[in-house]
Amino acid sequence: MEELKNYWAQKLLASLESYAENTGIDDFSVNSLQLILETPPKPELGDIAVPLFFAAKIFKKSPAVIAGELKKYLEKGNEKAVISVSGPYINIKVDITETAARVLKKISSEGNRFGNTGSLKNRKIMVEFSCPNTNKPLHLGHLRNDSIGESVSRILAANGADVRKVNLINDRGIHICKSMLAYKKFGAGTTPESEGMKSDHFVGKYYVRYNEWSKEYPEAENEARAMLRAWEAGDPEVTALWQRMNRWTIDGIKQTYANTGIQFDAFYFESETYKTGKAEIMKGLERGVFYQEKDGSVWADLTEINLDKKVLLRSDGTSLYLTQDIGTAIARHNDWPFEKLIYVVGSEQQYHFQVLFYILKKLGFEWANDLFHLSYGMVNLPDGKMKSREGTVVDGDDLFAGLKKMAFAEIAEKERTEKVGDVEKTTGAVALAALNYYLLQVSPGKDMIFNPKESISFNGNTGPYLQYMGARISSMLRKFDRERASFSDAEVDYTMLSTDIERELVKKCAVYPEVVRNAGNELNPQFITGYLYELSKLFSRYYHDVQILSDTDKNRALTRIELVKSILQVLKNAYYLVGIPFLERM
RNA sequence: GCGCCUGUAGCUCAGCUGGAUAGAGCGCCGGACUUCGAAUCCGUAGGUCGCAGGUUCGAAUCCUGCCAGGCGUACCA
Repeated sequence: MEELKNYWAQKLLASLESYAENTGIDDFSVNSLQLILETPPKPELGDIAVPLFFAAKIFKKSPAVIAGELKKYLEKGNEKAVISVSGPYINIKVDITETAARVLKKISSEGNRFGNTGSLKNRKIMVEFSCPNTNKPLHLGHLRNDSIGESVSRILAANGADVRKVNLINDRGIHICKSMLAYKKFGAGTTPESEGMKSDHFVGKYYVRYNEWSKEYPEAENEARAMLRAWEAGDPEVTALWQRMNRWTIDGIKQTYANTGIQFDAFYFESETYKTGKAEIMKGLERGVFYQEKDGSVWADLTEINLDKKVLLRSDGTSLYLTQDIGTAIARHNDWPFEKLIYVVGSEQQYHFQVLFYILKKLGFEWANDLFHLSYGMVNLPDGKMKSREGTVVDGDDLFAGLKKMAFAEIAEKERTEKVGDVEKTTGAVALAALNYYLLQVSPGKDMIFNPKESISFNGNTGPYLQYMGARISSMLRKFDRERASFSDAEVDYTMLSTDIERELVKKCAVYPEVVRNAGNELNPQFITGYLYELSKLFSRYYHDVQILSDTDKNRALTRIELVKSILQVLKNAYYLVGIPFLERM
């Protein structure tokens, strides 16, 4: 589609030049910025639209007049295309046969690589996402984070980037000590096994317990702080407890990742990187980048960029979130010198990242300019806000299980449990499609409301609906295979793809690589979800209105099957980028 | 108070670097199964694009002010 536009841009420039010559304009010059080729608002108008407002000044005529006169020039040598004028626009309807042949052949030969671009070829991009705390299981907010992180990574890779997905396990700090302390006080030696609980949920129980307890017992905070000091000092008993409980949480969280199709290339642990951070801050202090208060705390003065003063080390010498993030960034760049590092982190931490990036710059790391905070908004349920303090957080595992249950109910109601094969696997795949699509349908920056019931619905703009299109095509292709013998004499003939809807479908397929590239440039999976819906919608209308296999014209049927196969390929490629599992049957 | 973000149909969301009558889904109402899976498709109704100015041939889109909401402004993460 893009080549097509470039091709016509050249034609237009040539036409404009001869038009200028014949109308006596000497100082004619048009650059490619002025000449913008668009897509008409309605397909009947054509495939390419050329607004001619810019030409009004050059030719001193109204755009509509120019359009009318320019038409003749453009038609010369381009007889296959239909050029029409509509007010200030010239619309071009291209010869679709040629495009269809080219695009469908390309899709068939490139297969699952179709849509990949080289726009970020070999760029080393690190993506940090998920970053759970080891004191509780993942909640709905993490699920959005994971969806975005995984999807953005796949999109970047599809654009040729060398992507490294990293997870920073937040396994140290005062909040970790809180669940440890509660377990020590109230755990009575129980384990996830003994209680029959998923291990991360088991730990989370004690984090909640701490918060209840600390309300009645004001000393709790001090005890937690003392535990943090003991931990940083390497106290053996505290360390042992810490290791035990971290294992529980991490094991449980990894199970959730496995269920939701999230994977990483490397794990970092704050318990390891915070020391680097501390050391760098001490170095910075010596060099006078930071300053120390009388109580021993170390600070960065950011008033020069209109930010506040920030603490980097507490008066008792223990480190903070910022401290370890400094260490983590440095450790990462040493391990794998990235050209860009994308932090997928909630928008509530914008200020934190502004500070972090600035401090790294002050410390003299030039790559600090390559850091980017991809921030996303909060997720709430229809019935209200998620607040961890009020215990209204939506647990990720529970939510996912609920989606699976709804998917199963739907399959059972349609009496398809037999036809589907592995029911457990299918319900999981449908649940995942529902979850990822719903989460990625909204641009990352915005807050959103997650409606589980709506997400799993099989009709409307949902993941399962898209999945259904893939399954329907698969079903059709199975039937085609069964009837293959009757097509033995048939030949593919692209001139057969002549209806308006086929034209639309061909163009939609053709534009896919551009969509992938835009999604990569904008770091926005929403481009892909939006595209998927448009393609699916077009296709569902097509197969509903057109009987393909029973066509008496076998050549036409065979050609249409080629188109349908291509659509399935594009769907699959796009599914992958937004975490929708492909199902042959559902 | 200050900083960042958001405000588009009853609800949930699109609308790319300003361009042709502002689009989907859900919900509402009304149609379409002897057909490749009706888990679908088609149609009707519904919008002062938060408000007011400004820039422009042209603004939902850019600028300014105001209003409303969210988030941040911790020796929490």
